[in-house]
This record gives sequence, C-alpha cells and structure tokens, in this order.
Amino acid sequence: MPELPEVETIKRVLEKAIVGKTIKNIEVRQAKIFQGEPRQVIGRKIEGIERRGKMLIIKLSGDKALAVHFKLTGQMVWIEENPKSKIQNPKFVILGHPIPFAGTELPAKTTRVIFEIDGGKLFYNDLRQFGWIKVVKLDQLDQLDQLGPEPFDKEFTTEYLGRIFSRTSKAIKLVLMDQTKIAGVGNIYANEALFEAGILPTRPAKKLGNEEIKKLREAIIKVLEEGIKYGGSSAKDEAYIKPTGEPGSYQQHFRVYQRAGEKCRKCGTIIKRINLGGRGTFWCPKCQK
DNA sequence: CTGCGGTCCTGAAGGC
DNA sequence: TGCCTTCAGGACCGCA
Repeated sequence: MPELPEVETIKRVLEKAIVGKTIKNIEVRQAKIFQGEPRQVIGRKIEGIERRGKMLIIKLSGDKALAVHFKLTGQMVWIEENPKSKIQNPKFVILGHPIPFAGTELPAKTTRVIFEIDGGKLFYNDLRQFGWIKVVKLDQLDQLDQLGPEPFDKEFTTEYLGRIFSRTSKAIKLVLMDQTKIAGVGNIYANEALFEAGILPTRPAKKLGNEEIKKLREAIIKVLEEGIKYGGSSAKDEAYIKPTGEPGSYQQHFRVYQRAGEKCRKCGTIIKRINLGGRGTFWCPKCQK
C-alpha cells in the first residue's frame, strides 16, 4: 500500500518523466475513480509534482491540479513512446528501458484511467478501486484533507509528538497512523518505527516517556528515509510498483512487518502478530516494551 | 469532541 | 474438485 516512501518514490520518478509535458487526453475507464471534468485538465501543461502525506499532487498550468490517492492498490505506470523506433507499431519503453510492465499488457484489467501525455501514456491501475483522482483548484489543495505535519518538516518535533500523545490513551500505533496527527505514516512504517524505537504497538500513547518519544520520532524518520532509499516496499499481496514498472525493495529489510512466526533479526525471538484497529500488527516480544 | 464499527472492493485462502 | 465464506486494508461516514 503506498505510504509516504512509496508516494515519494512515485513523485520522484514522475518528476523526471512528465514535468513540462502536456496532457493531450484522458480516458476514464471507471467513472467513480476520476472525480471532476477531464476537459478541465486536457490541454494543460504539467508544471510540477508534489507529495502531501500519502497524496500525490500533479500541478498543472493555470490554477488547476490533479490530486491522487492510491489507497490500497493504486499504481501509476508511465509508458514512454520510443521516439527512435522505426517500427510501424511503436515499441514502448519505460524511462529509456524497453522492459515489459510486470509481464502484462497495458491497459490491464485493473487500469481505471489513462492519461495521454506528450511522448507517452500514464496508466492509473487500481485493483480494489479504493483510490481516487480529483481535479482541484490550487487554492483548494489544503482543504482536501486535514493532515498533520510531514515527518521531514521542522514542526515534527519531540514537543509536538509529546503534546498529541499526551491527549489520548489510544494505542500508540493507531496514533502514528492517524493522518490528522502525522501525515504519511501507514501500517508498514508504523510497525517498523515502533520496533526500531523498542516500543510495544499497544502501549497507550499518553504513557510514553520523553525519552521514548524522542526515540520514536527518530525511528519514524529513519524508517521512512530507508523506505525511500529502497524505492518503497512491494511486499506480498501489495500492489505497489514504481512508475517504471519495477518493484521497490524495502520489503527485504522489514524488521517485523509480515514476519509473524519468523525470528527477530536482533534477538532471534519469534515475531508475533495481533489485530489492532483492524490492522495487522507485528512486534518482537523481547525487543519492544 | 472522541472513539468505534461498518463500508467500499477484489482475489486469495481456508473449510467442508 | 468445487462451491461458499472469510479476510485484508486507508479513510470516510454515521452513531453513541
């Protein structure tokens, strides 16, 4: 599921691929996914790509933008037309590499929206159709979602976390995943950060000590940076891939996520799993207190 | 205001 | 083998 590092990866790839180009047409294959009028964005130039929490923002000329939320199974795949191809049916390449998209044809059964852009096509695929793409005015972007501070921003301080944690007795993991308190942290990175900080996911937020809060803040930043470094995580049952069609590799570095029954990398104790707020929750009973 | 549970959707996995 | 049920999961909505 695309969380902050996955959306950041998508952002960085698309920045290189489509900024400066014009949207020539939009094919909406699943009406509920695309909210707004395609004709309001057709003909506009892509001026920049940004990320806010788990949302991708495609800034367009004029006062418009496309806001994309991938939810559980959304993907963006950029297929570039090969300008050098002399073949009648132009070969497609992905950012210069003639590799097939995950071994399948595009559009796929799960393709919900196709953007025809100068030089290629951008496919929005979404198996479970929880995601959306909205046409918004630039000045309405902030109203789209009430999001807490970005973990890489300077307001994301130990003091800030202390303040929000002190107000609730909810399990700390649920607070980390609350987008109105911290933008961009989802299930994978909440699990990983709590292991890294040595804190049990079920601990009431208000019971954390100052030293633990400081460690947790650093752990959140550390695991998110790692996630970005490895191009996000394409774990089993997860639909995330980079817009190049390649998977991320952070799943190879998971400390606890989806490792129930396996040995803790630090102490060898068997990793446990429970359901917390309806989400798979993983921890090491020895390393986390 | 907070917190909880239902909802959307599909494919995989489990039960008999 | 095959049908039916259950489950995962981000964010929103309605209700207590």
